[in-house]
Amino acid sequence: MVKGLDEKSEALPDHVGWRLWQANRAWQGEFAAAMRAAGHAWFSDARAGLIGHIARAGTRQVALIERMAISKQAVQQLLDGLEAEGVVERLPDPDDGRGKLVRYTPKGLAALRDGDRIKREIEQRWIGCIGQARFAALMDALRALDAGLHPET
Amino acid sequence: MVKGLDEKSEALPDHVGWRLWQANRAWQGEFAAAMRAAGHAWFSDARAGLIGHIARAGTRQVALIERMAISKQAVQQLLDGLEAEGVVERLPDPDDGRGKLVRYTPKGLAALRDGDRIKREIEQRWIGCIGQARFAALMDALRALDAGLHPET
DNA sequence: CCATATAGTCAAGCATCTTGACCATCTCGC
DNA sequence: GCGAGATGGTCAAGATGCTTGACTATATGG
Repeated sequence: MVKGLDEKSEALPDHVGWRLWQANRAWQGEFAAAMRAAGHAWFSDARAGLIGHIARAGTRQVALIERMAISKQAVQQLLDGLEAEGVVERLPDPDDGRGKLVRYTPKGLAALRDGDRIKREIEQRWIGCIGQARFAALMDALRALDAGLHPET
Repeated sequence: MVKGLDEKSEALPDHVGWRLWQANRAWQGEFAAAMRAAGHAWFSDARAGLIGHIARAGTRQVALIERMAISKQAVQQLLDGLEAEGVVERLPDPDDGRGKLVRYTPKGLAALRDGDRIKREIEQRWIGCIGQARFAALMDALRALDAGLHPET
């Protein structure tokens, strides 16, 4: 309360929600910037979330809808975009005439490899920032939180 | 690897970025739902971020722009919305003919009070979920991360 | 007093997500 | 079998939140 805050400022917010938002934003910003720098200009935050859930062997569209917490139409529009960019392709599901399988194209697989590398690089940078122990504690707490808030399965 | 994953699934993503995204989404979802349930129907995630940075005594618009990491036009549109809802008001800055001061209306202050209460409630729920120690470790790691990634000031 | 920087506004457009309506296919009870 | 309802996917329209570009008004410094 004594330091450099001018008379019009109060303390900046400092609660879990704010910190989580900050950290999430930092991650997404670094990741997307690195992906675009690596030549994947089509990359965006929203697409990143979806891509993380497509298995190498192909994933049914409805499975993606269940895992993301957004409407099926939103997933479809994201997939439309990724298909137009040539990152994924949609094939009929041999086991279900209604379903479609979403699968990476070679271009998508290349992006996936770069993504893995970038992910590790950012993690290393963060570990360098806050130390191995704190980073482990962070992951532990976040995993526990997820398990605690979504007790299904 | 043995359990219920069918042959088309691989492991779900489990890295900091994903976990952060999940936790952030959970927080925003719970907070916004509680705020709307408390009668603040105008509440949204984007507005929440902005509101957290408006001091009780009023804050200059340009200061908000600096603290949020978005364009000044985006801030302005958010403020337009909040002003139309009667949550904040804009007054000329007595010290600078160009500037404007953003200040809460009584309606905005009421929302702020409810927000504080809801914030504490969610925190308590989360602490109940993962334990006091893990929660403290989470906050510690997130603060350290912010300090490490934005070393200014 | 003019040049430049700063604070804010207006306008147009893009990306993401939503709801509602719809069609095709599968599954289950009879 | 077969019809009813559930499920997987698509089309269309619209809201929100953000962007860039162009502009006005005020402040500041040589």
